[in-house]
Amino acid sequence: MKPKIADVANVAGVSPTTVSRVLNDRGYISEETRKKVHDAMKELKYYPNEVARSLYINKTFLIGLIFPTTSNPFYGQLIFHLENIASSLGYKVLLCNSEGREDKEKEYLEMLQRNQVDGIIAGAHNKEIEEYESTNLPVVGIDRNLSSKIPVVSSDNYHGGQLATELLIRQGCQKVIHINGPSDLDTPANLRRKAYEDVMRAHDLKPLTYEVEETDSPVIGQLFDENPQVEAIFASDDLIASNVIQEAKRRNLSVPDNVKVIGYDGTQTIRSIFPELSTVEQPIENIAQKALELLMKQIDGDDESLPLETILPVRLIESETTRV
Amino acid sequence: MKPKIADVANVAGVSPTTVSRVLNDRGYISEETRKKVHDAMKELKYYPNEVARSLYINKTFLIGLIFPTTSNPFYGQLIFHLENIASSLGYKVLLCNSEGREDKEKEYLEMLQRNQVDGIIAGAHNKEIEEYESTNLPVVGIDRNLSSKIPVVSSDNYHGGQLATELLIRQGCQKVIHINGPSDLDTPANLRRKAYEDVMRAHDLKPLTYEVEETDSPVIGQLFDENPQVEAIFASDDLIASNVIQEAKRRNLSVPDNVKVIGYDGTQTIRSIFPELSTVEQPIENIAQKALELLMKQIDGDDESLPLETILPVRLIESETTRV
DNA sequence: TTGTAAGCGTTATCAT
DNA sequence: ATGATAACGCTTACAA
Repeated sequence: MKPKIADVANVAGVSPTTVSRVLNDRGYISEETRKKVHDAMKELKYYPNEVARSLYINKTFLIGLIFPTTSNPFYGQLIFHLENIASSLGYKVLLCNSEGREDKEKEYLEMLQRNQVDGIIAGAHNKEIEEYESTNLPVVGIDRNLSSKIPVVSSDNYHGGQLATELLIRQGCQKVIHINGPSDLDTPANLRRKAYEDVMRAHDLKPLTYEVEETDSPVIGQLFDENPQVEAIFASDDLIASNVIQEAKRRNLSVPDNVKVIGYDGTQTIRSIFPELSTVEQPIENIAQKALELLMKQIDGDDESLPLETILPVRLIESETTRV
Repeated sequence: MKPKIADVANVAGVSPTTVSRVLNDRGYISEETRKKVHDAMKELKYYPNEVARSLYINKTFLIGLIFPTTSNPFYGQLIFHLENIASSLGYKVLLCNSEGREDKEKEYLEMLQRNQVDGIIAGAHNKEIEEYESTNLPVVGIDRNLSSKIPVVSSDNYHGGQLATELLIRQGCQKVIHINGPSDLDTPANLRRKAYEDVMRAHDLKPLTYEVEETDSPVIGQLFDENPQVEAIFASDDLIASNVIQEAKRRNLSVPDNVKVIGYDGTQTIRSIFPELSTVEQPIENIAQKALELLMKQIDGDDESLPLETILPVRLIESETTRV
């Protein structure tokens, strides 16, 4: 069996309390016994049992991460940074892929509570889930309004939408169409659409938005069918944007000569595979950083100074797909 | 404070044991008390404390996942499936991004042991780490030989290398170059290179392999500089392949007219963003499935029938970048 | 059918 | 400077 503190104590010829003291550097221990204990731990290959420790101190140093899927490069990169930063703060992460399904998200939420996580960061694509209201756990949302009291971190979606739309208009396009995800999700990402519509109207252009459920939705084909004269498309994420470009190619439309396209997110992966794609880059690492900062504040009980909304700046990346 | 079994017992007017029995459906309980207990749990919003439970039953239903980074679409997709399947088996996953760093991997390994995980699945890009030898935990490696006793799951790297190389030769290329990751890692992925070299020699062609540390390595430029007459490149992953294609474009070489390129992995993300890329698709979901199956066997103590090497079939995807 | 009590491995309080 | 003991919330013999 795995050695426990009592075993170490036996080998070292001291009491369990003393071993615990050495382990946690608490109280006074003579150099001699400290050494004896360390030797015993090494001899037995002793590792403290964090489960027992968690039970006693009533804290697990565990954080739950609920996102649709690590498969998507945006979430993959975000989760990478979240785990990284959490780890540097001494926290471990429990990964939950909700696939945007409400039932799965609720199950995960309960599982995380049973497992006594110290906090949750969630960004799943879901409608509001009332369970977030009732939990007393520290929670932070990313690009998603979870409840009226839960802080949200997001990039400046409105400004991003402005930058993208204005770029397309500046490049001489009038017939600019927007493609967005489902609008019934309560997410600040809806501001991308709002910004697009505002900018269009400010230029006396008629906004037109298509909604897709999946990145390779047939709606994209429909868009081209219904708008043969389309000059530019602002897609609300890079995967949709690249599907738009493929559909354009299939129709022998040249990008950017016939149609200009801009996406959103600017993940490492996309920038590496498809650097020709113009996009609005989200500050993914900063989002992760800020989310954890807000979570730590809640965990440490500094609940006063919590901003309910944190908005981080985005960056326009002009590349080939929007060239004149 | 959070309610515990004793609180539920008080409200229901029974003993803690009875509550535990209801919770775990063990022993005989009258319908009446069962109902009283359930009502009390609902009233108190009681969630069992899994930490306490884990301590007693000496099992956490936790699995550690050690991979370089969720940012990379291959690992992102693999981790997605691993989490998904684990979840369906009643297990939770602790995510560790090792970034291919030996020091981080060792730290994570220790952390996972302290946290009493029931098993580990690792696929980090690292040299052999002796700590894997000494641990008594169930471990499974993915595309990576962790130690002589640890089962490894991988796709058929040799066959994949053959398929890719033979395709390029079949398309009429003679001067075919291979780009691989660092060869000092002990991974079955080295077989891709071996297969390439074998196939080349079988066709009386001279194999030439370049090694890159990063997907956007300057080595790619060097390759083109040193081999202006190169006809085809077999890259050992899709990200390298797309960097090769970009470098070719920069040099005004047309793909596939001047140079043909094939990658490896065939993740959803790449297939969606860059469907023109020919590649060898790994059966990512099956790999995850198999890895968990082998891990579960170890966890359940069925250690006899454990195959040390499991090889899953790959699929050639011919697309634009290798067209004649 | 239900309850009492001990124990999982740790830490903290209070002695010594 | 070190040790005995109780407690964290749960499960499981063993009793009743």
